[in-house]
Amino acid sequence: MAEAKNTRILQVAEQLFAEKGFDGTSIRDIASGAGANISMISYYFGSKENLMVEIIRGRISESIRLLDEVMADESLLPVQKIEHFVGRFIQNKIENACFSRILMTEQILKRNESFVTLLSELRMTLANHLGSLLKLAARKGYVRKDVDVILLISTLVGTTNSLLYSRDQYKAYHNISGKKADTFEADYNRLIQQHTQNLLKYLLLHDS
Amino acid sequence: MAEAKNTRILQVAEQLFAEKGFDGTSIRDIASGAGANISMISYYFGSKENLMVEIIRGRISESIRLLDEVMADESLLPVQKIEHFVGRFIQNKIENACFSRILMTEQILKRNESFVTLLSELRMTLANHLGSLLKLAARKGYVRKDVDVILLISTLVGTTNSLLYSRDQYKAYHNISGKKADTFEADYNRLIQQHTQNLLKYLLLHDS
Amino acid sequence: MAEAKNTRILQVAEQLFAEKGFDGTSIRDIASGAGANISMISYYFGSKENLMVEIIRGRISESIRLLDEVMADESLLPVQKIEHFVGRFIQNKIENACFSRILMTEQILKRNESFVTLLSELRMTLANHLGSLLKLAARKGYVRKDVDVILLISTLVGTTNSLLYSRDQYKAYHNISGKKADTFEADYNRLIQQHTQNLLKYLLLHDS
Amino acid sequence: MAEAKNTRILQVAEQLFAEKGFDGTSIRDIASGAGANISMISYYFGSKENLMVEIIRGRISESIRLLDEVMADESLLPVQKIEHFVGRFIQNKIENACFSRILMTEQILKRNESFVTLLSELRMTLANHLGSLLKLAARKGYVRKDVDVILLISTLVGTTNSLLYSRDQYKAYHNISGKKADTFEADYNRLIQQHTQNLLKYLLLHDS
DNA sequence: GATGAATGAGCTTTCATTCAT
DNA sequence: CATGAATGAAAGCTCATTCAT
Repeated sequence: MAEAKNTRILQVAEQLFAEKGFDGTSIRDIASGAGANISMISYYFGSKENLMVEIIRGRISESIRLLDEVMADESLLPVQKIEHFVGRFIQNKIENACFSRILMTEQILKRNESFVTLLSELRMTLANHLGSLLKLAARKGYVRKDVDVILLISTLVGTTNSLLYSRDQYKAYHNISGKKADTFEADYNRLIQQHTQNLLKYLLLHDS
Repeated sequence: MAEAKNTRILQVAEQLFAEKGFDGTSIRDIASGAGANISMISYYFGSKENLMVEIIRGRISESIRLLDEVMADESLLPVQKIEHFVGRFIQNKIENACFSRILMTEQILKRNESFVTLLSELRMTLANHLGSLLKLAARKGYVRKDVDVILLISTLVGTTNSLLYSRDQYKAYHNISGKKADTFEADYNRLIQQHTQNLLKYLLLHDS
Repeated sequence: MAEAKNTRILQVAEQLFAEKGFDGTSIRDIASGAGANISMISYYFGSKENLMVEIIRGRISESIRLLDEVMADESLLPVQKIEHFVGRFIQNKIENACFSRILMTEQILKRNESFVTLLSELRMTLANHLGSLLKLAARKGYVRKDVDVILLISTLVGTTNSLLYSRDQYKAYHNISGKKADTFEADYNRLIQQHTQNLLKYLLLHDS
Repeated sequence: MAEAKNTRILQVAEQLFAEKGFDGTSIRDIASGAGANISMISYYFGSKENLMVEIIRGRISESIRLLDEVMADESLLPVQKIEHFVGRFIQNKIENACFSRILMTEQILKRNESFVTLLSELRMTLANHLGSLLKLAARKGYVRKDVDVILLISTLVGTTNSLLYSRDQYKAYHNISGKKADTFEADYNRLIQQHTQNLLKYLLLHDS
């Protein structure tokens, strides 16, 4: 029961932080949205800031666990594994769009040292895992030898983020309506996946 | 003199909004940073929100003017013009990194209708200009016929944004120190330009 | 305890609003006078305006209850009942002089819709109760048939209000000092009662 | 020209003070309404408070002049003169309803010593003039010997004030619409005059 | 003589947090 | 263990006034 309230607060807070930003969201908003008492947030999480840390910690460790899992999968060929690895990460971003928003703003504002630490932990895990996969694949000649991991990640993550917030513009620009509008969201998500995979292949093979 | 205070407030506010976010920045912070009285912000700009609108309006009309200028340049071949167009836009982003941060957070939070309107104005100008350039180039066979402008822009903008906030990680990952550190910032900016131009070429020619 | 603070704020606010007006009274004044924290007013009443609404609501429902009570009293003859009804209402005004001041200014300024609604509720109760008493008394020939209730009430209320603020002038004009000064306040209140009862009788019987 | 702005400010200020009260009216409101610069009020009148004093001073000296004029008229019989005196005073109140509102609130709030002094000057003039007229009429047996001037004035002034703010309730209570509504305002003002004259006669002759 | 710029004090309200129960 | 009451700090904004020009 307490566990439930606890979780509910985290969920509501994540959504509100994504929608209105950390400073734009009040503890009252969160408590009210979660059907909890105002003082419960301080009580459970210590402070508003720590609540944010908890949200970030949860999602990031989840992401890291996911990436670790993919790494452990031995059934794939090197390049397939890289594609799979990236695909799963992008998919995770798409499915947790709320958290992606939070991440984007928090990495800009660097409000809190814990945030920064957690964030660079994720970035480093990404870079190291992908780096080791690339090294392996490069050794076997499947990919270029001088792929820059940071450049690669930034391109894929940046493009995904940007596309996540261009949904409306895309819809407007391409005049999507009627039947196409019904399946648009799913189609668009597929487009993001396909586009990032294309970019990935290009960057692995052809970029100078 | 009055003009100066006015401008100083805009500058300080832009930087603080970039660093700490809109809600995280108080009018007192801005006034203090600009050496102005607290009430001057309301006096000059009506409200804190309107100050933000003014910042965004200024930078966006500046960007649009820049893009219009590039469009009017008749001395370049179609593909060169596209490269130039993108290059100048990216360069503008790099040089106004503060404003880029603001743009990123504001496009996520959609705090204010004016913000959203101004932003979509910029996005549309970008899409339309680039769209017409592409149509022209495609007709002459210089680029693929089915380049998706929104996808193209999102990739380039998203990648640039992401790289702008990966500077530190890049430096750390590649162990950049000593002599290389001295010229790092300029080198990194050049890297962003080169990388986005590579992506541009790829997307114009080879993407499926 | 909480109840007490709550009530204390209402009392202090009523007096200050009467003395200095709504806009002339700051939340700080009220809080300080009530020995409460500044933020308690918003905490308890939502806003300064709502605090005023609460004061007015309280006093007006109190007045209405009083008038209802008098109406329910079956022990009096028609004209006696009218005299009693008016007498109690005037007495209530005298005893709550602070609130009378507030009412006078608020009915002039019409600052807030809730104020106006509450006020016309009181006015209508007065008019309807007195109107039905008059109709009854007129049918039995005790009073004139064409007594105008609004005119009647305005005369009695207006005269009472005016007298309530002429106390000092009366004292000065009639050179009241010495022994007479000791009982002056009570004497003056009795004068108001007597004078309004005289006016009442005149208006019920002789006015054309 | 300057004279004109000066006067315009007084007019606008009088209306705004009547509508929204002294504290509820800002110098900006007045300046804007009068088409004047914000600093002109302090410049011309010294302060906002002094502007109010000037308004009150003007109207009150006007009233006193009017009463002096009526007193000087030798063509009327004693009781006629009293009726005329009261009639003109009430008429003046009706025609300057804005100022009446201001007077009512200011006599309650006693914001400023100058206000109070001016006000009691008017009250004393009224009381003295009317007192001497009454003494004269009483000596000749036209009116009761023991008419209380303060009581008399309070009744007439209070009733008039109260009626001035009961206009809407009167209209609603008596269902005044159609043709009657067109002339209502004038009719109502005539009603006030007639009613106060009735009260006057009663108080001069029959009150105990 | 008249005005736009500028100011500091003050306003109401909301905030995250604490604490007694 | 959980919570409603309470608080000081800080927020954005408006105020009447002053002063250099």
